[in-house]
Amino acid sequence: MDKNLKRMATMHRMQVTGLELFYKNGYYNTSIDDILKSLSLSKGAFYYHFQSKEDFFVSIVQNLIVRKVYSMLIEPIEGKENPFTVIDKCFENALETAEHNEMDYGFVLSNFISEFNRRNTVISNYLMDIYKVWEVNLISILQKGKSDGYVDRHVDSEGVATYLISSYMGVRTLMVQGNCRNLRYKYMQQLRQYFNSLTQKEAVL
Amino acid sequence: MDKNLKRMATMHRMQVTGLELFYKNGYYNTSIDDILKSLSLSKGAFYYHFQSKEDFFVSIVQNLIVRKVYSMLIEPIEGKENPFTVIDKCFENALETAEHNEMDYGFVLSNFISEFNRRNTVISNYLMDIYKVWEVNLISILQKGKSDGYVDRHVDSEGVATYLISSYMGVRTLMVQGNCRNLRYKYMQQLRQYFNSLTQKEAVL
DNA sequence: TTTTTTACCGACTAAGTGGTCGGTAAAAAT
DNA sequence: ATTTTTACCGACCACTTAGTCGGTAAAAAA
Repeated sequence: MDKNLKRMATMHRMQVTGLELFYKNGYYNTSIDDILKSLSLSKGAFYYHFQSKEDFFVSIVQNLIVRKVYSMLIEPIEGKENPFTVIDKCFENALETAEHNEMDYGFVLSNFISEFNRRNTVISNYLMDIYKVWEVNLISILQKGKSDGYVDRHVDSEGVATYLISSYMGVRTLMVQGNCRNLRYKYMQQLRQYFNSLTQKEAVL
Repeated sequence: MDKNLKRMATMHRMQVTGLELFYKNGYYNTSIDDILKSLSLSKGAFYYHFQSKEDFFVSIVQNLIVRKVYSMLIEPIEGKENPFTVIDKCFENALETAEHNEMDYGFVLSNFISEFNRRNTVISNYLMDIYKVWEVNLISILQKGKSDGYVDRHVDSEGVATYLISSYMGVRTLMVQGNCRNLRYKYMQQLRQYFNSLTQKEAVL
């Protein structure tokens, strides 16, 4: 498992640079040669490690993109606290990171979902798997929030999850065109407004 | 203006088929030859009418995409009624149309915005112009809704517009992967929940 | 020490890519 | 009746694409 250390290192370098360029220029608008050039590697090296461009991209999804989404959007929302507070913090943080990133080209997951939609079902499925994990996590934290008395009992957790993911994807798409700070501010304000309407109200005295 | 009728007709045919294929496969993944083949036209015809692939796409944006977004999302929300009712109907209708469209590849505008983001600023700007018109219209209908007593006076119309556009773009991206009916239902439910929290409340007795 | 495997090179191929250009038949202008 | 313009054809060009393959130096195994 560790004896092929060099192998792993090279593959990883290729994946990192590959994701960078695919993210920046899009999958169909990035050639293998582009990636190889910026790594000073040859075609031989690429096809020694990967079967095809598609196979390569799948490995990127499973190794890098999964982890990105996990660390940015899934892990931060685990816990027993108020789901709305946690999600609020998580989104705020994610949007702030994007805002301060000079090289922001949108939300990785939604960019690729949209690029591969119905054009490459194999890749689409891998991407949708990540989306589903995110969704499931949001739903379960909202459900827990109900039993903990944070979330109103009448709330449809699945619906809220869908709405959250949709709005997040959308605002990330818009943010790339600049005016990020303002967009983030407006988005977060409305998110709070929305959360407020889902909050378990104190019993009326 | 009408003497070049044939010219207009051919250009229009090209634009329609072009949009069809660009929408289906993406701009970078669709060649001019693909379009020409499906029209049984030649390279000569294409470059007689258009200067370049980019010029061609810009003409599609200005002629077809603008109108699509207008008729689907902008015109339907004009009027003096309750903004929330009007937007609700408009979104419901748009999502239903998408749902019943076998060849749905997502929201045209957001697909292309995301494909050209930072990759082609000329085209991006034309697309963002459409977005801005949509935004302005949403804001103004919300403002009118305030004076008409439908929308709570404390509501930030710009924020609401951003939030609406974001969520709509996002849910359209998700819908392409199937389960549209369920997604639409959940989305509309939450949209109503959100709207409800923005509605001018009757004075407490 | 010899053999085999690993990790990589880079020339090559076949199929595109956007774009050019000389030609041409029919229609319109003269 | 002659000339010019319109709308289109399709061969061609330089270049890029994903993918193949014979070779090879260094490391590991025998």
